[in-house]
Amino acid sequence: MEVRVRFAPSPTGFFHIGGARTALFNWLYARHRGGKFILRIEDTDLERNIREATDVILDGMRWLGMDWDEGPEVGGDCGPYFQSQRNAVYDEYLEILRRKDCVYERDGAIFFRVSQEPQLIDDLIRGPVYRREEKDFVLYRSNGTPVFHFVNVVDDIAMKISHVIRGEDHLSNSSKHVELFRALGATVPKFAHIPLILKTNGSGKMSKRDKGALVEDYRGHQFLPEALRNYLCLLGWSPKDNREIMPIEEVIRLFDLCDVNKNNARFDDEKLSHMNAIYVKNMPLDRFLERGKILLSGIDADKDYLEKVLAICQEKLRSFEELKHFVSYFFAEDLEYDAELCSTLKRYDPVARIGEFLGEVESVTDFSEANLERIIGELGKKHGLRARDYIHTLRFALSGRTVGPSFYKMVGVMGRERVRKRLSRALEKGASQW
RNA sequence: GUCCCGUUCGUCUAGUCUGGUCCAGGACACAGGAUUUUCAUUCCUGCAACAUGGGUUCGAAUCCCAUACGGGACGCCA
Repeated sequence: MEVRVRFAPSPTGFFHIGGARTALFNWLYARHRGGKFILRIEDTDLERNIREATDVILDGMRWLGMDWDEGPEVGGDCGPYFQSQRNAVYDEYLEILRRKDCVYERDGAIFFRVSQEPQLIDDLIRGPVYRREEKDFVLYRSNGTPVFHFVNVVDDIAMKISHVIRGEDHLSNSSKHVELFRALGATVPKFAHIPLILKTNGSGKMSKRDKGALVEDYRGHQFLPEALRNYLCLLGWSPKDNREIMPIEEVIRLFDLCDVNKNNARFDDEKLSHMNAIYVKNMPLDRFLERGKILLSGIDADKDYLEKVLAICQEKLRSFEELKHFVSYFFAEDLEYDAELCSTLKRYDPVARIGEFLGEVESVTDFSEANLERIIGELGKKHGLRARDYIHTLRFALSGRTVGPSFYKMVGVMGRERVRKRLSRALEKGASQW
């Protein structure tokens, strides 16, 4: 049997992280099984501008690297893929129910007659689940438009969906759907109800209002899409061998629905940030530079210098959102020295340290990492101090910061002239405080 | 309220199907420590869990039941 799965979002104007995870599990399963991943826009009963709202989702999908085989923009044999354009299909299926006398009209709406028999929901994650639908429910509103339960099932039939992979919040709805599949004489697909994503703090599932609930926010905060995707893979699924950072190809190879957890997972943004940091650190240099340069495009600097700065910062950077601040002092000569930090550095006797190093800078031309290390080492030996006594002070004088990339790399990249100027000015500026 | 699903460290999880190798493993976070190169990196160490009560069994995190707790669904929303 050909595997055909679908992600069927409603274009609400945002892309919820839970929806993204549902899409991801569908996509992973399709890719794992060599099946088809279909994107269907459930835009019934929506007045807003569908175009823009759909774009938010399509952009988010592309950003996370999830491609679809059928759907908006790519087409397919089962189109159209917008429910708002499929009324003819729904009417056709409604006719089937009419002929079988499964529906009736009341208050202008069309209701479906439930059997009130327990329905089997054959769930690949939870096992067999039985649930009985007690009340007839609406298929068409009195204004003539079809509702979710009906169009969802009809489209799954028409699009030959083999596996319905969706959030557990739909498990209870499934008894309605199974009744409809049966009444329409269709094969009931396999179900896989995946656990919900709970909010980081507090109770309940994550909702659009919660911080970190929207895919576009992660994009805005400069997260790497492959990091978010990797984290999402691990929310409810794991390779079971303690691996966490995994190339997506490997996840595709291993992913299967029977390995998906049953219990809900709480979203942990600290773990996500940690994974993002690892992805940033492990990025190939050319990609790191490319992305870094885009983020620093407002800075007027020599290209070669900019690239060198970026290159030495990669190992310490945790997220691209911090990048601009992390490197700003490399490109600004007017450093501000925080008074409080100045006073905590007093113990190193900054004026003396800076003076000693400046003396060396005047006479040295080799600014290689190794030579700088040698110089600091010798200064230390000569004055009975340790390298750190110099490094703390000098970093502060050169950058106005207490943290940054490797000290020797930083000095090397700044170069002799810049270092000399900055140290001289640091002596003037800090003189009163030191 | 009714129905459905779930319950291993604070969090994500491995182990549960096929009971013994689990006084429960990994990761994040947290706390200590290390590096004659500093820091937000890296490395090491530590802290920390089988919801509770019954049962089955020589033996249960693993099987069964009950309770508690958590989540979800009960819309002419999707």
